[in-house]
Amino acid sequence: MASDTKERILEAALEMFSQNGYAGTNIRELSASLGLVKSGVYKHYESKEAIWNALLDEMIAYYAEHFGSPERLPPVPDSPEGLVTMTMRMVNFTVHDEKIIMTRKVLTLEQFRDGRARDLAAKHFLTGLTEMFTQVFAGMMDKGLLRKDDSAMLAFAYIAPISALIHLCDREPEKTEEAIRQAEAFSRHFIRVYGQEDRSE
Amino acid sequence: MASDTKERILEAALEMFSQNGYAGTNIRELSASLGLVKSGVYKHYESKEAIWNALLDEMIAYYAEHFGSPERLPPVPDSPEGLVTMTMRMVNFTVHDEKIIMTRKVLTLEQFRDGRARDLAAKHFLTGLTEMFTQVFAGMMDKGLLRKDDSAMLAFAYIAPISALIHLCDREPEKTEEAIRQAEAFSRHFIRVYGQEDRSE
DNA sequence: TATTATAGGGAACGAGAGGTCACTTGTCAA
DNA sequence: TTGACAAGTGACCTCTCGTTCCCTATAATA
Repeated sequence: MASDTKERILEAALEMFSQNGYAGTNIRELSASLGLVKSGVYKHYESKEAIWNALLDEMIAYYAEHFGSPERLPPVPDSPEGLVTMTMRMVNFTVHDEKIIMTRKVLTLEQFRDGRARDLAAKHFLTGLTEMFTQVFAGMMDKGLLRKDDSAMLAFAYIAPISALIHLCDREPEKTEEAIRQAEAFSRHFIRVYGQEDRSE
Repeated sequence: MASDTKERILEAALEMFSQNGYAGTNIRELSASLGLVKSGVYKHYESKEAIWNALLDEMIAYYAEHFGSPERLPPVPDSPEGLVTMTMRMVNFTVHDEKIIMTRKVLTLEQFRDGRARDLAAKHFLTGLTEMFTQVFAGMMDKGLLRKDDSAMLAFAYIAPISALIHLCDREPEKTEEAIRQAEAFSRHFIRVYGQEDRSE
């Protein structure tokens, strides 16, 4: 019946753009990877740039759907260990999911060329997670799990290192496991530094 | 007299590669920006790839010369405020020096394609500064300026946020001043958290 | 059954890419 | 003065790019 080729073109485009960048990708290879001849692609998109725009639209929509709205906030952990668990679930997912890896790579490669890629990169790499964890940490302070402090600053101090490790995994995938361990070690270090010490046991 | 054209070609290449990437740069434009015709470039480099390799060689040499050797370590600050000063001098330099900005951008754009770019990116973006500050923080702990702790972990927790702000400046230059203020705020926050509290005044 | 829209194949086009080559010019050493 | 060489020019080559056009096969529709 009707084709899902239009979708498959976007998948292939994500794969190739994330490896070679927009300029380094050519339609012939892209179509070939789908078992098509290149003119076939033009039945679904009118140009290479149209493919790029459609891909960006999809990435923007995906981001908005999954991280965009305030009601998407993760639950505030009930214990310091809960923060570690939540963080590691996030990290493990984000450094192993191929599609998300490729999305980050594309944004990395095109952030200086395309304004929309730049904006999305900014959110993806830093501001989005920082805003999210600002709320999380504020909640943890209310619960007495963290020392009262500037929750935005704490979120920044927490997310930037995690984000750096994620980028490290994208760049050097063979170090992924080590980076994950380091993320966990950092998370525990963070709790040790910022956690409330007055828990009597 | 004799030409510095070979040098100027590398400068122009850095500029164009950092904007449009290797694949997105063409020799005609590159030569034109030097007032040459493209065949003139081939008197100095045998191919586009040769230009790229020479540029990478230069970046690697520059990095090795300025940050590579242990004796290049910055002096250990004498006070918490000294850490802020030293950090802000570094940050101000690195986000305003055009050549360094372009170097970071090139490494960002080519890190997934070229192994040497990948390695240099890893050092530039995280491991180099982290190793440097591991030493600095160890020194500060010896002087009693910081709580005794894992100096490598502290360096990572300090450098990753700073590095994130530097990348933010590359991506969104209009936010440079704001990022600098945030870097300073973070540096002071860091000292407040990790500094020795037993200074009586 | 006849028709028509859709997905794809294949050849071809123009533009622009990287690269070559014969030629000119200026400079310096012998 | 002459010869050699480095630096730059402009025409040209080949290849590949994005894109277009026309053809076919298929499957749904009237």
